[in-house]
Amino acid sequence: MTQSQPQTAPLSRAEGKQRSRQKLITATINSIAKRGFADTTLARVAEGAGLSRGIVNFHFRTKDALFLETLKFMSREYRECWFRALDESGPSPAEKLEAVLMAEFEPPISNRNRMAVWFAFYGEAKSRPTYMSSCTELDDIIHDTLINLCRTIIEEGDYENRNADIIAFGISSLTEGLTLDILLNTGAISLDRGKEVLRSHLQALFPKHFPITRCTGN
Amino acid sequence: MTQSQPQTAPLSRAEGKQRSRQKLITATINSIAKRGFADTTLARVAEGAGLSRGIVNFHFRTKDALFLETLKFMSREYRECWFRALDESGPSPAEKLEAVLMAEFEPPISNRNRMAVWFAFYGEAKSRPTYMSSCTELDDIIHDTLINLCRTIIEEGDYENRNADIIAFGISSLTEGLTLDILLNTGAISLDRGKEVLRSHLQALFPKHFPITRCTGN
DNA sequence: ATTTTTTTGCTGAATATTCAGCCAACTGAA
DNA sequence: TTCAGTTGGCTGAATATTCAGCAAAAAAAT
Repeated sequence: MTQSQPQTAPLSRAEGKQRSRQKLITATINSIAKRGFADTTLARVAEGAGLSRGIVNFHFRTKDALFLETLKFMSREYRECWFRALDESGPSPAEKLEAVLMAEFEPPISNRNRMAVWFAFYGEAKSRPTYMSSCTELDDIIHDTLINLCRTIIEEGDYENRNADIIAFGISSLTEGLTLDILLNTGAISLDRGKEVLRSHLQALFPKHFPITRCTGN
Repeated sequence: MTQSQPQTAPLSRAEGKQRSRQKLITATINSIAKRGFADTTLARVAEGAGLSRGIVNFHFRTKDALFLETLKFMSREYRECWFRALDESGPSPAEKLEAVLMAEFEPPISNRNRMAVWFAFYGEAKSRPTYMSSCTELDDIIHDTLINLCRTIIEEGDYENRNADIIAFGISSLTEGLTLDILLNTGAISLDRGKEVLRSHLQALFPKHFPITRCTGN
C-alpha cells in the first residue's frame, strides 16, 4: 500500500539528499523571484523547501555557494534548452537559427520568475565577478554557433554589407533585451511579442531566408 | 584666501543641504556598483559621501526612499540626455533617430557603474514594483516618440512590410540588450560596438535612410 | 533473522555579527 | 539667540553560520 504511492516511494539516502539539494535550489529561485536578492534569507529558502533552518549550510558551504549553484543550475538548464532546439530543428541554417531563437521564449526557461533571477544575478555581476564567470564559457560556445549560422546564411543568400559577427552580436543583444521585457511586463504577451520582434528582425536581415509569413497589420 | 578656493566657497544652508543630498545619491550609485545592492549599507553610503552615518535618515525617510530617489535621479538624467540629443540633432527623422540611439552610448549615462545600478534595480523589479513604476511614464513618452520616428521613416522610404510598433520595440530591446554588454564586459570597447551594431541594424531596416558609411571588414 | 554498530541526512537552538533607524548633543549660518 | 543641518553613540531586530545531537538507514555482527 505504501509502496504503491509514487510520492511515498522509498528513497535511498543518496536520492533523498539529491532531492533535498534540488529543492533548496528551486526554493532559492522562487525566493529571489518573489522577494529579491536582498531579502532572500537562508531561513526563508529552507522554509520554501520545506526543510529546517540549518539545512542550507549542510548542503552548501555558504549562502554565496548556494547562489552560485543556483546560477549554475539555471545556466545548465538554459544550455540544454538551447542545444535541444538546435538538435531537433530542421537541417538548414535558417531553420536552426529560428529554432534556437524561438526556444529562448519557451516558458520553461523564459518566465518572469526565471528572468527576475537572471537579472538579479546581472545586478550583482560587477560586484561579484565569480557569478558570471561561471557562465561565460557557455556563452562563448553558443555565440560561436550563432556566428557560424549567420555566416553560412549570408553566404547562401549573397547578402551584401552583412557582417556575421555584428549581426550575431545584435541578435544576442536583441534577445537579451526582449527578455528584460518579460521581467518588467507580464509573461505570455511578452513571449509572443518577443518572437514576433525577432522574426521581424530576421526578415529585415535575411529576406530571402525569412520571407513574410503574415503581415502583422495588428 | 578661503573664499578664493572654489571648493570652500561659502554655501547657503539650502545649497549645502542640496549638495549633501546629491552627494548621498551619488555615493549610493557608486556603492551599488561597487558592492551590489545587498552589501550597500547606509553607513557605507554616508562614508562614500564623506558624511556621517546618521545623515541618511535626515535626508531620506528610509533606506528604501534613498534607493527610490537614486533611481529617479538616474532616470531623470537619462531622460535629459535623450531629449537633449533629440533637440540638438538635425531636423530629419532619420537624423533624430540616430542621434537618440547614439546618445544612449555616451559615457555620462552609459558606463559600467550606471549599468550595474540599472540592472540591480531591474533585479529588484519583480519584488518591489514601486521601483520601476517610477520610470514607466518616462519610458512611455520615449517609446511613443520612437514609434513616431519609425513610422515617419517608413512612410518616407516606402518601406514594405515594416511595422513601426514592432521595429520601435525591437530597437528599444536591442539597445537594452547592448547595455547589458556594457555591464558584463569592459566599458569603452562595448560602447563602440554598441553603436556599430545599432547602425548596422538601422542599415538593414532602412537602407535608403542609412546608407553604408564604411564596410567594417574587421 | 535479529541485534548491534556505524553512518549520515537533518534539526533547531545558540552565537556573533551586521545594520537600519533613533536620538541627544553639537555647530555654524541666519 | 535660534534652529536647520549634522554628528556619532546606541539599540533592537534580523541573520549567516556553527554545532551538539536526533533518528532513520545502512552495514556489520550475532
